[in-house]
Amino acid sequence: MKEPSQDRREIAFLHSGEFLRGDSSSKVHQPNESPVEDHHEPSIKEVDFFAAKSQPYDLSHDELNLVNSRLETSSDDGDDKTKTQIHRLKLELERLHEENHKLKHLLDEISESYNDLQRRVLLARQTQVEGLHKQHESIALEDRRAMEMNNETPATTLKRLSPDDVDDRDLHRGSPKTPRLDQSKSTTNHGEQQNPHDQLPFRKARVSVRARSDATTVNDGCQWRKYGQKMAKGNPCPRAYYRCTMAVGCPVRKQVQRCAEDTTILTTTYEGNHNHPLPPSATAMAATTSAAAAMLLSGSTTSNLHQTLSSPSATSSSSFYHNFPYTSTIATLSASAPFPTITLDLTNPPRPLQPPPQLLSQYVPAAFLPNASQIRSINNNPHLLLPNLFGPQAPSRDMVDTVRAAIAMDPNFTAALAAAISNIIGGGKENNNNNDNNKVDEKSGGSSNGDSPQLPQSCTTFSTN
DNA sequence: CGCCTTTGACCCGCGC
DNA sequence: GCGCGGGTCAAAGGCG
Repeated sequence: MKEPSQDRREIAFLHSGEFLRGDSSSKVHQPNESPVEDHHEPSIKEVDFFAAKSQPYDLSHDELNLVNSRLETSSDDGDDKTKTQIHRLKLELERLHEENHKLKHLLDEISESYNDLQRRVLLARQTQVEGLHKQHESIALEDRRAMEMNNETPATTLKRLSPDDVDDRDLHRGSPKTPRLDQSKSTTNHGEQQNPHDQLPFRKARVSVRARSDATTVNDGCQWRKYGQKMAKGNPCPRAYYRCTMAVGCPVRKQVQRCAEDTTILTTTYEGNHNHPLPPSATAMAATTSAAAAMLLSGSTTSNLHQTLSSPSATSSSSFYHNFPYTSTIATLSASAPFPTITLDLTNPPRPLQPPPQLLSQYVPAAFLPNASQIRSINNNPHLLLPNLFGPQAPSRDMVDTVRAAIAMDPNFTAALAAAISNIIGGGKENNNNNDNNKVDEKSGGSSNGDSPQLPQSCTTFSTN
């Protein structure tokens, strides 16, 4: 009877080798325990499909060890029964393994669908609000005129609500320079391939990333081609213009400029949305900029930002400053013309409650997410405050990417931040008035704005610096 | 040779 | 209408 015993041990070994976690604190085998009662139902019900890989199989591993020990000590006793139990366990584990795999796959799909749907909702809201805004301005006059001229339902009413029309209108109004490029791009296949819903908001919104760097530009994983350089007013450092060259016709551009007050700070402003696959090293930044842009526009749609932008005083910026007890700020907002801009400031020094680096590397999303009380604090105060998790030195790329990815990927954070921004802007109208003395003179390039010295471009900030 | 940077010219919107 | 400033174009040259 030695051969069957060895076979069983091999089976048990294979299972334990596949699922073993190596936890020395595994349950101590009780000789008096009934193996039948000990295995089945608990091991199935207790499986955590979303825990660490090896975790769901702990109990099974113990069970198999128990079976293995029993085989070694009493291979002659209940041989068939034990064999049947092993077989059942094996089948059950296989079934659980498959189910676990399917559930994980399903979860990934749901997450992707959720993110995509959320983005589409944000875009739809943006389009709707802008369409209605324009519609209210001119629908009565144009409709009456059209009815008089053609005696038919004016197509302009419907056309005005289409995303493309909104896009063109906004481009001509808000971005004087973009149309030329967009027109040229729209004639290319790439422009046609790109979903207008994807393009729409990201042309308008900009995402700035401020980081300390000695390099001429920040390596964000994409390939860029410099197509221009200008001396911006109010800043002795030239502003460089880059275009994404990873795909022909990619509309993404970025501006790189050093801060006038601190030349070690590099401000990179991204505009547009990639229309091509990105390498892994570039996905974090791209996702961040896209999410931040969507986030920013989401806030504008449900708040007075749109009104602010279209108002005669929209060219003036206002600032909100507030000292949060334990955080410095990495996110600032600009509601100034021509583009709403969100700035991720990665340059501020850390605060004492900053989590340890090893915590950041693994648990940044949780640590970075504002909890309910923090969100409440944000909503109750017209300031967007995010903990600065970076040190005074240039943060490591991994850390930055991790945090950026966390910001971009986590729908809860995006939604929470969007809601906070919306509340801030919506409820901060009076604060705009109260902070008129903080308005930045765009003609002066904002360099005189002592509240936001690192932002030579006019920006409305909700930050502490 | 292809890709990139440089740089002056040009375009365009905006304010006066 | 004019000037200003931001943004883009495109020719020229450098580099590997």
